[in-house]
Amino acid sequence: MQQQFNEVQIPDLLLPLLPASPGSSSDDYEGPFKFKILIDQHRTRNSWIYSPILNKVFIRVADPFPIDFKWNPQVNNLYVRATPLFSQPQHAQELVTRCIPHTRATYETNRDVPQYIWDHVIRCQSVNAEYYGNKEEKRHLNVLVPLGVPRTGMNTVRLLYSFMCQNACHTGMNQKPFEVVFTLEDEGGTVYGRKKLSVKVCSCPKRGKEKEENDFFKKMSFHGAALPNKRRKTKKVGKKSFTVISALDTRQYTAKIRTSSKQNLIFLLKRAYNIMAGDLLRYGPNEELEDCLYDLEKQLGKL
Amino acid sequence: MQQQFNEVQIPDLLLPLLPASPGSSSDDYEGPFKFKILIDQHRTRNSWIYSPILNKVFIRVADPFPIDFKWNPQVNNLYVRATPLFSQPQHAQELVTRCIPHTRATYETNRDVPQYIWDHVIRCQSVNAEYYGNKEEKRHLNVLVPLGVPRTGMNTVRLLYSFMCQNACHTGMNQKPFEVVFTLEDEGGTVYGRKKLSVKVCSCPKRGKEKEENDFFKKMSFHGAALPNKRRKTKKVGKKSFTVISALDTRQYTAKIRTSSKQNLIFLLKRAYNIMAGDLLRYGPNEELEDCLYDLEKQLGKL
DNA sequence: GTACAAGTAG
DNA sequence: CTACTTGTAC
Ligand SMILES: [Zn+2]
Ligand SMILES: [Zn+2]
Repeated sequence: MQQQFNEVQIPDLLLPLLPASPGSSSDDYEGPFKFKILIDQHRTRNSWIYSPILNKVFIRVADPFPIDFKWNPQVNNLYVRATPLFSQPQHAQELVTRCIPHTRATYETNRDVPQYIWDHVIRCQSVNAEYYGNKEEKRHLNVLVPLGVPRTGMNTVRLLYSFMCQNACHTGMNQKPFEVVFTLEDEGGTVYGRKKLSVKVCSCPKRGKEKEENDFFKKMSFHGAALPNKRRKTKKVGKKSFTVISALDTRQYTAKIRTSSKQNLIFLLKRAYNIMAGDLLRYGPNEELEDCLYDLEKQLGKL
Repeated sequence: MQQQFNEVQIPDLLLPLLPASPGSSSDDYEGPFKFKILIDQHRTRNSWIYSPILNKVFIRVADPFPIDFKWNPQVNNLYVRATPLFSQPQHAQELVTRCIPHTRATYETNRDVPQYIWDHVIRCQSVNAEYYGNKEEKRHLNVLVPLGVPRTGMNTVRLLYSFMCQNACHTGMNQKPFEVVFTLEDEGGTVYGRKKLSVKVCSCPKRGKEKEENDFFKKMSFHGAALPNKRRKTKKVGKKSFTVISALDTRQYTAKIRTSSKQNLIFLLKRAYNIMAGDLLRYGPNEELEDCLYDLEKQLGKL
């Protein structure tokens, strides 16, 4: 049930509305090259899961994760740097490094890998990847990759990243959430664009996503347990009709849309959800909006 | 409820009936010096818990654990060696060593401790403790301590041990259960006696003990879920009377004992439990005995 | 002492 | 995917 909700696929056109990290979207900027990162969540058979609402990827350790980079105009001497940083302000200055056991020569993922890479949580599969930062000098570890140019017929360049420690690694990240900051740079290190992506590396990506999305909704609807009483009833007439209450301008509009199939109903509910989720994130906390989202969540949960 | 049952204090006279490790008591032998290890479970304020039925100590990492050693006749040039070994046969030959993070210089429990001790899961607080074994040569790590002579008026020597890794330490014991083999030796390494004690080092000793004792009872009473139907009813007349069914000779004897206080009732129930637990362990699986034990467990659980 | 989090086995 | 284990926070 809740699961179904989590399968929501946000249309690409809505993606730009979602901040890199909820509440701190101001850190993102596309800059003169309209720098974008795209996550191909429609691909099935992914071993990872992306939560658009959290702008967060849930992935297993060492699994390859593709990111498509987009920039315009197409100059060919740009680089993208991926730097992991702890998300919580109180830990933001701590270095994100691999844990002690994962940093050992005997660990299988370090075999045939140069030692200076062992400490890096983020690896990029590109042969041109260069690893920067220094644990002793307290400079954040990161990996820099030349973007080159998109293959003919494409307007993006895809890179494969992998995360070499779990968030739970005791002597490493030790449960602290982190995000990857992608910066578009030139050879001189000048930054032209920045995009953030939160990541959770764990054994059960699906479980983690569901948990964190639920927490997010609970936090958003800060009236918590009081909500169920306030919830508007969904009328069930004929096939199925449903109520959408918009709060963009404080007034509420009710949409009654008789849908022709369950699939269409779900599609519409999700669509409505995504639109209002975008609004919520752009305009900040708003009780009416949260009510609508909560309502939709419950409706989707029951389907 | 179950808790109360676990508070059972087995009288000292019953202790010898309990094997060092259920099902493998033959590995224990007292030898010419009648070598014994005694665990002072009556002492309150212990940070650790001992399960007589499992012959197992549940303890937090690095907590001091006292063991009283007893031998006769009283010669004064004997030593006791403590060697941790994995309990499961398929792991028995693997070395029990500390995990990678706990083996680092930066770990606080290694401060001011010679490096050759860092690998040892078992430490002894005695200044005369000597650490043997070798990880590279695959010789089991152990700690050897001269026993000296009991203080005047005592017939035992107390040593304090501590366990420097948790069973759960990923890169160390990694959840595998282990036991400590105590051997009574002379200067030449000749072994005169051997006693085993299972140990679980964890964050919640009480929880661990309850869990493992329950598992043990479930395994013992292999008829499992069928038992509740077969359970004899406890008659409640006057104060409280209870039924004890002995199975030593296959026939069942019912004891109806009217007790004068709840405390006395509990004492009697526990006593009965311990007697039959000893029988069970000496004579092996026996349905009637297990029924009686199960009955008593339930009765104690309700008090 | 309870509830949660997250790796793990089946 | 479910259930269990076990460290951890409150
Ligand atoms: Zn790690
Ligand atoms: Zn350890």
